[in-house]
Amino acid sequence: MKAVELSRTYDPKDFEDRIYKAWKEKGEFGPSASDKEHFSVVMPPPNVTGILHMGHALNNSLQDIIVRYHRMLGQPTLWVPGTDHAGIATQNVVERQLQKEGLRRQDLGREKFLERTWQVKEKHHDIIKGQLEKMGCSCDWDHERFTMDEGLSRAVREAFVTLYERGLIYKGKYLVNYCPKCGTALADDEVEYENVPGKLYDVRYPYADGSGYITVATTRPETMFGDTAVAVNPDDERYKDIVGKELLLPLTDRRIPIISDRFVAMDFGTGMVKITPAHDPNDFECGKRHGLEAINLLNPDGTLNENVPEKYRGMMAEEARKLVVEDLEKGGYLVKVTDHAHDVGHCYRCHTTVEPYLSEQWFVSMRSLADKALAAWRNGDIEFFPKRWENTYTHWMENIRDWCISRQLWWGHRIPVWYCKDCGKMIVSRTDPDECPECHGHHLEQESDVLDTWFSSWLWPFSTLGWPDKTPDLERFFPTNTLVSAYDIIFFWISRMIMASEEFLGKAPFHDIVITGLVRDIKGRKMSKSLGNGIDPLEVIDRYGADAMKFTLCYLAAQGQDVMIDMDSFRLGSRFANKIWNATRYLLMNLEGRNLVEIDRSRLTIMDRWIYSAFNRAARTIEDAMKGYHFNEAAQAIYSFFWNDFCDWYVEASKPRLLNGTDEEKDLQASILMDVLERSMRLMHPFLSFLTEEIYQKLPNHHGDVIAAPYPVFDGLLEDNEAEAMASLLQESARVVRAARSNLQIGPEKKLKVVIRMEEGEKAAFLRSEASLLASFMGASSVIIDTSASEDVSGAFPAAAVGFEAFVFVRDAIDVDAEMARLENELKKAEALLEASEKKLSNENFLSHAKAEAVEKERGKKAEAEERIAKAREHMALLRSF
RNA sequence: GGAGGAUUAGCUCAGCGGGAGAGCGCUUGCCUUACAAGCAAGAUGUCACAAGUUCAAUCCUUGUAUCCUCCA
Repeated sequence: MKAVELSRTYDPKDFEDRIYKAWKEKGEFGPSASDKEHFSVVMPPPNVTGILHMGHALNNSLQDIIVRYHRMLGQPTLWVPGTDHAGIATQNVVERQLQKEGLRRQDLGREKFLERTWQVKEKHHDIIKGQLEKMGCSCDWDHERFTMDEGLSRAVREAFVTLYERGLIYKGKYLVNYCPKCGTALADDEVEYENVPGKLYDVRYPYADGSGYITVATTRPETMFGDTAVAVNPDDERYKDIVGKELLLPLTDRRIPIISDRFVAMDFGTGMVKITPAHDPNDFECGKRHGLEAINLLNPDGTLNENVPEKYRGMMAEEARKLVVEDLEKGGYLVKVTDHAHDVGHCYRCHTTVEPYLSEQWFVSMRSLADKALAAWRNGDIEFFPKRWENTYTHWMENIRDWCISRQLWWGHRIPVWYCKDCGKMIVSRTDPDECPECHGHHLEQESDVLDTWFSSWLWPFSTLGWPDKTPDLERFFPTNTLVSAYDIIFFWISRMIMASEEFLGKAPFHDIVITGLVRDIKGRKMSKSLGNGIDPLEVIDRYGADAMKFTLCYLAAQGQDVMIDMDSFRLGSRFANKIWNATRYLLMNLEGRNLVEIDRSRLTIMDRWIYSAFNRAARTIEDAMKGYHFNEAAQAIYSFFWNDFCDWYVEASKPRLLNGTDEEKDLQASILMDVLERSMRLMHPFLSFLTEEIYQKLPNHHGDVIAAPYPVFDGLLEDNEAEAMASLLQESARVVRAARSNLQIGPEKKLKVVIRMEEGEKAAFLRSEASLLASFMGASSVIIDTSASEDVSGAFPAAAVGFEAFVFVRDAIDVDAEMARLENELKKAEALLEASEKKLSNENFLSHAKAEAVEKERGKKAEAEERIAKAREHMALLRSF
């Protein structure tokens, strides 16, 4: 066999793109035809506006790992990719572009504007797809979907009309959150509250009968023109007698009543609040209870309308506030102004202050949907990882509020409702009607509002599979298995998908919900454009490779914890990839002249058996870790197996046999190395996909592509406790001698004689059989296993370990003081352990209550500590005689 | 005002009731014919604080402190 040459350095650019293309061309990402149980995942669709950031990289890396893992387990696996039209966000992007050209969307008109938005969508879509490919995501591009493509639009209509038919959608005049800048209503969740400094104004409202005045406190005096009452708490003794009296609203000629309502907090301000139903959610509810009029003061653009005195009309709220305060002061109504920080809602897209705004909107009645979603959780149909998110989920579901789904935007799914201009009939329809069913008129006009973006994304797990049609995909891959998402969209998206799926298909859309942390910078700040602290995944890939990025993120992603990283963090994965590359390079170049042979287990040495056992242990750890989505544990198992076990010990141990053995020995050794390497590539593939594929193709013993190869699972036959115990003895003895050499500053060029004194037995026999290997690990000229204490060790340097003692024959260059200090430290540690053990063992309660194994283990520890103490003392005495 | 998370080595973090761990950084020695992005050896901790449960607590319970999220 010829040696296989690998380039001198690991350079992922050499092969990542090529391999991705090959996988794609071979159709490796599509589901196999196997009749095993399916495994499916839908990708949380990124907003088609943006480019992918580190959070996406984390999220998709984890999904890719899960998907590749299950694919290799032989399940027909489907990972559905796609993008979200992101209503407000995308419309904002296009409007900002227009703004630069001095245009507004109204200047273009709806149709032209949408045309332009589609172009932006196409451009960003290509970028996003390119990024996912660069990352190596093994999603099935043949199944790619977009929330506004034809099939999904049909699903949206089906969902809307079905809910309407079930009486769960209604239209009405309500107070909604309104962003004046975006010019649209927002759902409750789309408002972000921020504590900002403000003022609290105490204002006098005189009694209408001239008998004095009362004082109310408000943060928004400009809304007083919408006041239709002042309220006090019915239990408030102070104001018992004034309820029912009338007040004169300052700066106007209106009279308003004093009412009593439980929602008024007695201890806030004066205990009296003005009621402005059209501009405060609490007041709105209160107004409804008391039949008060709601006076809307705002135009859609946020300016004050004709319901305020003329001088304030056309002003924005903040502008008007100043003037109103001035006027109140002039009129003698202003009592005092105090600083008062309070929470103000902001639009989650453009950060403009959100106004409560009275308008006609469409709503979904959520109670019954939420109850089904809660039942799904109670029945165990969904499970969160980590579990604690279930509290968040149930809390939200239990306190659900109706969902405002209409948006005054152009980019999105237009609400499938038409109005007949002739007779006023409202038509809700799955298909575009051309005639009024009532008057048969043809003057129909479609509702101009579009639906909230989440109204399409909440259908994602089944609309992408063909729903409302009963497609084979839907049949085969729904419900999906695992959803991976960050915690910031549990409410927006995850909860609603569960509700939609339960409502329309009667099943939960997925079983496992994996909630990842957020990616933060090294200072713990959220990565954001405005802070400029983001790390571009493409830059990471450019510098370190896609595998290094994926492995690093996986290694750092402890379940549900935020991940803090900077550019340098990715060196972790990069170094590991480099290590794998170089180990492979070494092994492949030693194939020259070798023949791979059948590996006969009876011919394996203990070290051979050990590496198989260690491999097997890693496989089991990964299996357990993947079951519970402990990605970091899986990554760590891989890392320590390949680097610490395989490279540091096994490959080193194989060198003598591989380089100096007989041809037969060399062939067997090379075969074992190739076998373990081949298995390792399969084991590591989900975590380091490109690298393992590139290497796999070069292995003489590979079969097909690693992406489609079977995943190594725990194999009882490979488990070998005896070999593990023996190997750790060998490692320990090598370590002890190396440490002694290092402490004594003996350079590696000096080959010294070593005597290991221990009891006769299997262990001694093993070490004796591996004496030459031990010698190479220890840098010894010879290693003698002395079980009869017959070797003369006078003048040799002693090094202690549990179960044996090593004597290193060295006379020169010994730093006695330093070694003495080390021994004293060792003595102290051992004495502390002994003390702890003795304390436990002299405790009657421990002996009677603890498990028998625990007591036995403790006795072992005590004996061990005693041995260490004795050795340390002995060696200190020896050292003194040097 | 509720809910949740965090507090472990200089830094970033694992650790899920029985002798404190990893990576990076640091110290020392090595270009040992795969890797100096490497090898070997090493130092470093009142596991935030206080009570409690337990034979046994970094781990469970309850408080306290600091920091961070989310919800109202």
